[in-house]
Amino acid sequence: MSDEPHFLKQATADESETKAMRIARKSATEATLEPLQLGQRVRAIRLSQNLTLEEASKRTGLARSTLSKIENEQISPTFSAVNKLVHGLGIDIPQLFAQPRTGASAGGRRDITRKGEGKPHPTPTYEHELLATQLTQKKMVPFRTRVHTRTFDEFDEWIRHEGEEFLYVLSGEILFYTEFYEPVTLNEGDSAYYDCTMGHALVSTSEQDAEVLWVTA
Amino acid sequence: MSDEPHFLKQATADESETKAMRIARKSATEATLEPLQLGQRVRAIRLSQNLTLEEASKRTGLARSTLSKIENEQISPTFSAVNKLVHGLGIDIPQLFAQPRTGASAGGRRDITRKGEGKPHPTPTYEHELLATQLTQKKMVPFRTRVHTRTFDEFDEWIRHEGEEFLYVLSGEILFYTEFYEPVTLNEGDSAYYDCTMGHALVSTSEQDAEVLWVTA
DNA sequence: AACAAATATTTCTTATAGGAAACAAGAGCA
DNA sequence: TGCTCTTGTTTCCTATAAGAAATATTTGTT
Repeated sequence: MSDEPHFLKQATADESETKAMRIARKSATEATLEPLQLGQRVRAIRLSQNLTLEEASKRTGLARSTLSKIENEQISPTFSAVNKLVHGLGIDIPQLFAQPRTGASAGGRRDITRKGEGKPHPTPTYEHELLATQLTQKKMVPFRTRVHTRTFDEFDEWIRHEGEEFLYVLSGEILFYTEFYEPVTLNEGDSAYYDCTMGHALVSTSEQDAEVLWVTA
Repeated sequence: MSDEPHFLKQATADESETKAMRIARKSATEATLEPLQLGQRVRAIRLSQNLTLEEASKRTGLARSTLSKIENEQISPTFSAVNKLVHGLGIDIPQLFAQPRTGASAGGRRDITRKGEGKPHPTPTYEHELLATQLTQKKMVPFRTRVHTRTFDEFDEWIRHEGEEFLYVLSGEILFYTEFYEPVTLNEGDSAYYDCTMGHALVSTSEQDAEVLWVTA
């Protein structure tokens, strides 16, 4: 993992950011990751369940007016509000943060992802490359992951979430830790299927980072 | 800021077992109070990347003070703030919203399939090797397939069934035919996600049989 | 210890989210 | 037509998140 460039630190005169810079930075970041129309998605989900704002309000514990404003993208809900939404209505989590992109027509959907052209999503422990991100509303979420963890200590807690997961080792050797089993070594071509509610974690035991294919449902 | 004095860089299975158990116990007890400790997680991630609040601030575009408050759970960040966090630092999405389910309720199923040890299922066109066959009642059905079809003529009709399918090319080159699209060439590392109700078929265009990984849901 | 530099927290202000209620638009129905 | 019920939007006010700057804390060095 690359460190923060040090040359940033020795700037003394440049330390103070001009207002112009700040504004530029602000609009830059917001431009790149703001097109996240949460509202549209919430409305679509609510309507698909034939719920009125009032009913959705009851389920989520959010005021009718608040829901309306969220759906019309007049406000950016707080984390706790999003949580209520997610749990109140059943919202597909991974999709929430994925870029929507204009999906194909309803009938025969198809999405091709070329090697290395998925959507990168690095984390401290894994380096994910999300596949088939053009399609939303999928049953499965596929991604290719580079495991650069080398010791189990690098995890501060189990990874644990809803659903089931299929794992296939593309290259390298990994140690597959699970909460209720002995850790097991997996080599290229080996695979595993498991309950995600059970804590799990991967560690690369090979020279290079191991690469795995993961599919969650 | 030097690295943590981890004297043993390679964790043996035994040492990790200890840690694994500790974590298991910890998360089990914490499950009682579950106000979704986003802050703790953010802090853990930031520190694991050896970032200061200032550096994290630069990456995320959030004020230093805001980050501090989020980490100390003094505020509930807005959705857009969470987004900046998620993208700025790499945060594992499903983790964020997943209820910290206690391990107790978790049906911890797991099934390992070694390379080549799946259940063979040959057909005239494909040679499937079903994976994770020990487990029943799965949401997904994963299998590794050797494609020895060489021309599209060998299919007398479209393959078509319920559900969605994810396809990943392990080796060789294939031509991916679908009912509503032009056929497309896929090479090793490419992948596709599609509606199975749409007719589909694979043909190997490489010297040897191509190999693909398939997951159906 | 004393100091300086780096890092984190708190305070204060402004911007904005959330909720209650008013308002608007529409759909029956007498 | 007027009335009422339902649903979604808007207004207004309060609660609270976000940012800037001040303050506190930690860390490293002599």
